[in-house]
Amino acid sequence: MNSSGSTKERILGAAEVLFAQRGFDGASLRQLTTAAGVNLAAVNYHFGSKDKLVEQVFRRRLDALNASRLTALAKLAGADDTTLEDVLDAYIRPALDLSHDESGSLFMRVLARAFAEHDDTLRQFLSANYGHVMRQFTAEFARLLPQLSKPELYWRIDLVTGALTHAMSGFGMIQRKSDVTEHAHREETVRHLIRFAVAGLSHP
Amino acid sequence: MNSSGSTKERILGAAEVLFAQRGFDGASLRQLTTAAGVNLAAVNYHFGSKDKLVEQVFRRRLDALNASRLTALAKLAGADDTTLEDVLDAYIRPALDLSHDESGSLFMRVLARAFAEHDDTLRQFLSANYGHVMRQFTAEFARLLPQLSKPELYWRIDLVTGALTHAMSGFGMIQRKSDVTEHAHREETVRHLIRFAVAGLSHP
DNA sequence: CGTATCCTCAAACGATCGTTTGAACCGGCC
DNA sequence: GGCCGGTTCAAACGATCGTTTGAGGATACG
Repeated sequence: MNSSGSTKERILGAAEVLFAQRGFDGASLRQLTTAAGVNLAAVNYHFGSKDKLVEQVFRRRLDALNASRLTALAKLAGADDTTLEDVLDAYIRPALDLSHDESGSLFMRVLARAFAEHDDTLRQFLSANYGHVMRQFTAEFARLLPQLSKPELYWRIDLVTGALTHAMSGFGMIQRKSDVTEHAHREETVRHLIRFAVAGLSHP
Repeated sequence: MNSSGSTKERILGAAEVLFAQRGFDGASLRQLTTAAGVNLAAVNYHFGSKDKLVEQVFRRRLDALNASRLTALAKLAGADDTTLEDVLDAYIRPALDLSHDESGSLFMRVLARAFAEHDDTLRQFLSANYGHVMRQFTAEFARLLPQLSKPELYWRIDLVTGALTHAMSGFGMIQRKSDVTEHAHREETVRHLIRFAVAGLSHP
């Protein structure tokens, strides 16, 4: 049972873990509040409903994640010497930094699950609140890959997104060797993802 | 309401649609049996439980899908003039053929959802029953890409799998231009996927 | 006709879900 | 002290879930 922080924070933390493990429907408010060490009614008191709690779980992580992405992109966008690798690094590294701590890594699973569920309400929320991020990155990809038609570019970005989501949600078969530091392993992961994405985006 | 075929077949068809739309937990037996036009108790009578129904939904499609993949691979494996494109075609085309009819396309979403859900029972079932398929394909990839170390190869296959799963779960949503035949559209999709996968697997 | 087998049906079971309620508690302020 | 807004609590609400039950229909075979 988590017993640090305010009631709201304890709920958000427990929700992230349980949503990743059992899904949004699969995790009940009773499991969730028990794990957080708070009363059952606290969720509806502090968040209004379970759906709004789900929304807050996304907001808390995505606000920071996408702000970090845009900050990194702003340093590159439009510059003459910007490479595809730079742009992909700006997109991927914030997500991997988030995955560093355990609950952050669980959040990437929550995100992958949300993608797979094709839930319209959630997708509209994501599109409305964070769609501009993908649009800015797409614009920069278009600048760096002028030889690609728009449909062609969208196809490739879509496939790259699938690969990244898959990898970040952690069900890859690649395990970190015990003689490699966490930091080194993360750097290697970024390198793999970027090289793969570059190949997928810019192949003839 | 579906009213063709036996009770068992009507249940399996309705289950595939509803599982894809709402997930395994989200689709209730009452929705499912109503959509199939059968009595509520018919599921437990014919399948024993909801969990066993889920298993049968997977079996019905995956048995045919993976048999088709292995047949295609058997014609290529070990041959001197086999290319990466050939092997990828053997893996992808059966899935695309399955996606041809509407319910088959929905099944690919069910599959993507199962991957994202990290359900251990289901993953063990998939690994035990169809793991040998991935192993055979991996062996052939290793033969065609001798310059890659084992970890490197596994990394790339993992990322390609993510991209393909992502893409195939979205097949239902991709709109075909009205002046393109269904067959031509499918051929173009296969070509797209294969070119992307080849680039991701064989980049320097 | 009788009966045996397979199947369907409406109804109910107990469990669990998200949500609501109203009382109790608790700090700070007059 | 007395009061009050914010918070926590146990308990209950109605709804829905997967599953079970037992009666009844349908069909084939003697």
